[in-house]
Amino acid sequence: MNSQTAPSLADVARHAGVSLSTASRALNDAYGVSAVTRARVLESASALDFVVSPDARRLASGTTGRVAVVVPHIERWFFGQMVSGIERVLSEADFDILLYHVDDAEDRREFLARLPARRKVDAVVVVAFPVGEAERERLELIGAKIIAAGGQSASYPYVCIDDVNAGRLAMDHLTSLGHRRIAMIAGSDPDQPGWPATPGRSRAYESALEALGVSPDPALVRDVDWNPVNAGKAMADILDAAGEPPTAVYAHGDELAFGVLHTLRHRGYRVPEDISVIGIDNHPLAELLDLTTVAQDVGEQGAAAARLVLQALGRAQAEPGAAPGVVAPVHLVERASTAPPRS
Amino acid sequence: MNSQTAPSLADVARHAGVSLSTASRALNDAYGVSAVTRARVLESASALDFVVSPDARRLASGTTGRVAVVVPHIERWFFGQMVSGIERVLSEADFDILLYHVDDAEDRREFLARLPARRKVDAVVVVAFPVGEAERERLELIGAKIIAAGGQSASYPYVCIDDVNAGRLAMDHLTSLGHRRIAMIAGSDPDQPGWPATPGRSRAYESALEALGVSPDPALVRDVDWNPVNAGKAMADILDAAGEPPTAVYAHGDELAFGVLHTLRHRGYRVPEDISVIGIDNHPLAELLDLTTVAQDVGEQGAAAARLVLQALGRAQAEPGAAPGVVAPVHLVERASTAPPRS
DNA sequence: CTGAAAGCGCTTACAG
DNA sequence: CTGAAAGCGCTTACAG
Repeated sequence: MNSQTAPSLADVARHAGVSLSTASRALNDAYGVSAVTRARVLESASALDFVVSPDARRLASGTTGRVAVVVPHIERWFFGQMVSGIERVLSEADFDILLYHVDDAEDRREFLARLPARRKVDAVVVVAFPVGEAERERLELIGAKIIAAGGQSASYPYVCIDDVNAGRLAMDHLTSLGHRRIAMIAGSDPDQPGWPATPGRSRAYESALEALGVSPDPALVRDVDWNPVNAGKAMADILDAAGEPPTAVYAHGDELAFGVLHTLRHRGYRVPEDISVIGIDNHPLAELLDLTTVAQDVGEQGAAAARLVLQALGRAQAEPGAAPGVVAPVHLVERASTAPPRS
Repeated sequence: MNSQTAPSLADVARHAGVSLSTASRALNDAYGVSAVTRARVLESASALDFVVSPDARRLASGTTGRVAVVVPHIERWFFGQMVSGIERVLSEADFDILLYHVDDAEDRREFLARLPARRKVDAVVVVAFPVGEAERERLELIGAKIIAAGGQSASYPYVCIDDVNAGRLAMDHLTSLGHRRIAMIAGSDPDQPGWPATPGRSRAYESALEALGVSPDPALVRDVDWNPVNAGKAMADILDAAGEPPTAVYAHGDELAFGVLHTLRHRGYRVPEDISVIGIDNHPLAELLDLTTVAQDVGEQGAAAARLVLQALGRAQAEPGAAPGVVAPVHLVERASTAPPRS
């Protein structure tokens, strides 16, 4: 604290009266250090306020103590939650998190192309976007582990929800209330078409209808880029285009449903009396808007992904019989935006 | 690409037929390398697919190429936006960003205590929380630059909005519509009492009232931890406690206003006919809820903070006559949640 | 303009 | 259980 430069391992070793090697081993919980010696070293280290230089350690040992978290749209609720969950367990395990923001395919390609050569991280968790086979090979060549969160990608460990199942819960709720004429606002990221949630949630819509013998009406379906305002416009569109309005709307996400709610209100429809609305996510504001939804715990998914990282790095035991991936649970949260159709 | 291990500078030097020193200098655009030699080295480097090891470079040169971003509540809109803006300009400048999540005072203390010794970063940007003088000295001792975003802290470069001004814009709007009986839902983070936005935004409330000769009614004011649901409860509280309901509500943030809107609707009050509501932020959902608000561009504040980092590290010129900090602009966005009080 | 050498702060066989 | 030594992949005075 009285020097301009941070204390080094050498300072600690000197202070504790041991060699560099012993100090290093004591600090790293390695075998072959007597309890008393270790205690002495630890004491010296904390007395000197010592923390290893990550660069030196990395250089000498070949491991970085860092993991990259790669996310699109970090300003969006889903991704913030995810990062928060990842950070929580990884920082607990003393890893540093390198945050990379990549939106479109070009960003992604460039990021993945550069990362391996940089040897900056032990692992990378890619949130909600696909990694190609070629890119995967590059990453693995240099020993970086990969984990996918918010979607399943290629063949590495992943955590995600079952989108078909989530969609089915929503649709079943609607159909069991008696709805038959159901609109769908599908979320579809232009930067990653067909990925990740869209196909499953759409399929759930189609099969629910099919099971009822209802043939889907294309006038009742719109793709939206996950922007609430655009979802509102899509809803207006449907109202304008469809001869008869739907009795219910199934949105791929709560943020889309918020836009739907807005348009409905402005058009003078009452929810749920005239039209029911359901979303997916259980966004923090869903409660305030009385939105019925299928809840998922995104923060917990992030934490699970982080645990997968730890396992991949040998820092944690895989749970016995654990699958290569974890499918997070979802459940229906009934609120006041859904009701039987008016008879 | 055919070897298991990445090529090193030594490989490049050998391939180009020069010494390590020359290879290093050529790659770093240093003075004292002939054009032809440099070209040859560059060629070898690209032929071998060489990228410097950041760790080795940093160990040798003493600079990290990383900056820490320290945020509370990263899952919240404001912080996500901020991080997004910071990331955008810093990654552009080839810095890596290390993300640290600290919620309460204890977290903060520990983080700041450990960071210096770690020599992990060239700079740290602290988002929306205070750094004490002692902590600041520690950081500066080891040469880490500090920038504050989303609030002004101690004496380093900062970017924030003028909270008093933002509050005044909101209050002026209300009072100029004719409101006199105005409730306030104040945002107050229990983890950092009195910081950062609360005091200024509250002061604006008080002076606006004072200017009108209205004495503040304590029954009309509540502190809330920025949770929308709790804001709704606080609103209910006010409605229950105050004899006569307010004609308008001033919320310190849009997310608080959302909760207010919810309660008002459930209690059967129409907005704005019965009660007007105004927030601060221009949260993405404010538009959908027709909320009048005072807008700030948080992403741009993040970007500005990042530019301050670059300046502090000598990687960018300070703008001529630039102040030590930047005060981001705010402006009123009138939507349908405010109107004159019923006469 | 170029090279030999020291050193950045650690870890890790290798001996004892 | 402990220490002396080599080495991780670079950068940077210091000489030429």
